[in-house]
Amino acid sequence: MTEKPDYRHLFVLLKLAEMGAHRRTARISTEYLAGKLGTSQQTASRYLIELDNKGWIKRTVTPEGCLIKITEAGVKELQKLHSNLRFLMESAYPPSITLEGTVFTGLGEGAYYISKEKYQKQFIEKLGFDPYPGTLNLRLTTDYDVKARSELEAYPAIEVEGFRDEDRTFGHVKCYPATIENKVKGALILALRTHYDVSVLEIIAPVFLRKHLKLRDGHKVKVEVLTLP
Amino acid sequence: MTEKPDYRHLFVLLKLAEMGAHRRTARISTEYLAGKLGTSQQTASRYLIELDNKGWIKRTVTPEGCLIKITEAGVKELQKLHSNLRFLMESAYPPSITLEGTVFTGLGEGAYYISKEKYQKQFIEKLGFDPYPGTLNLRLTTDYDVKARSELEAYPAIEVEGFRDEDRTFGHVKCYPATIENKVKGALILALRTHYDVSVLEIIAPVFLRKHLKLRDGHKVKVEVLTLP
DNA sequence: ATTACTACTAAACGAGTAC
DNA sequence: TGTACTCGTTTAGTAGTAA
Repeated sequence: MTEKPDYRHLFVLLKLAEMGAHRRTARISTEYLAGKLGTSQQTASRYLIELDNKGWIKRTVTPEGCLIKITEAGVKELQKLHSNLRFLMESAYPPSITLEGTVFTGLGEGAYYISKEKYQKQFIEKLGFDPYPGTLNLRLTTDYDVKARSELEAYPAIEVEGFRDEDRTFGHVKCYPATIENKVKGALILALRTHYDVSVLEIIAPVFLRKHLKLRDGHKVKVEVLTLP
Repeated sequence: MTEKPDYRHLFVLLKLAEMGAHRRTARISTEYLAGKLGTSQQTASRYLIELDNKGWIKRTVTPEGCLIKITEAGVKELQKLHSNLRFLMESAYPPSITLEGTVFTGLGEGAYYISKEKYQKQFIEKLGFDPYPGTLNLRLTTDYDVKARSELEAYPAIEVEGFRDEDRTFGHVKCYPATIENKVKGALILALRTHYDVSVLEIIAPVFLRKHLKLRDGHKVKVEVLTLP
């Protein structure tokens, strides 16, 4: 995730591909490459040596120039960049939205709702985990977070259907897979109880978050909400 | 063509897009961005300032972090990179092959063939220019060039059909659009007369190349042959 | 908490040149 | 012609720190 790709080398690789070196062995002089890169001949030469050492190209030096072929590993790097870009450019939504809120104690109704068998079954099936019976409540304190939360409502969600038992009806719930504090995978649930205002977030997870993350009222918590494709 | 895109900034832009900043205003602290980039907080801060000055992002500094939105110009840069990569990765052929050969004087038959009306009409229609009546002959001197020429034969070409007149038949010709010496747009023609060997190239162009490029026998000439999608 | 300045260090670059 | 070395210069990156 937080690896450090050498974008300088990746860029050179792209230029070599523009010269066809990803499909065939191409003859490319360091001077010519330098022109394409906007650098000196010496720098271009160095790049080729570095790419060779890295295993991204195969390089044969001849008196007429270098014979360059991008290796499978090199092509894979370009493909990685390509699929990354395609994913970003072709989706209408951001890949994720990070929200921050302050822990507070709710009315304790979370456990009651979450435990309802009809909900629970759907959580397991659609979210892939059996939620701890209770929700973590977060209060959004900045305009940014409130605005971001409201944007979220327009995004595609995992839909958990409502139902009716002897006494009353239980509403439809929208879920968004989320990572809490960059550590625990859980979900943000929206509209479970509509009387909660727009500055409140409810989080469920397979574990008891307060204990697991050693949270107390007033602590700030980061939630990375994943949007769906 | 030989512009110098700042790949450092482009890479930062990509990372910002991964955080959704191409679709919405995202809150990103310089510290967080630094982590994603593998740099220091100070460098991340400088990048954001530079991208802002460049007009690729809109940046609002708040006590909770920077609010970042990639501008239209910034998104356009990412799209440019994306379509460039898509073109390269999705095509089975290299975009072009550059060959180098030495000028020599042929048998002068080029003019005769080129001038045949049935060929000429097709050249105009399929290549988009009326060829000067004559071919420039180049002799390939390196293994690389001979091998590259033979690869070319397997690539898709513009097909010029043969025909028959009172006396004899005129064969099928394969043409590849080409740029001669990075200056003149013309075409490489293959198999016009099959008795020519694999180390010979025949070039046609709307102008008299020998005069236009001040060529004499023995001069080296670069031909960038374009492959077709 | 943040951002971002200044002053310094490290790395990249390119001129000259050997081969 | 080519590539690629050394080495002085330039530029990018970071630590410390103010706001």
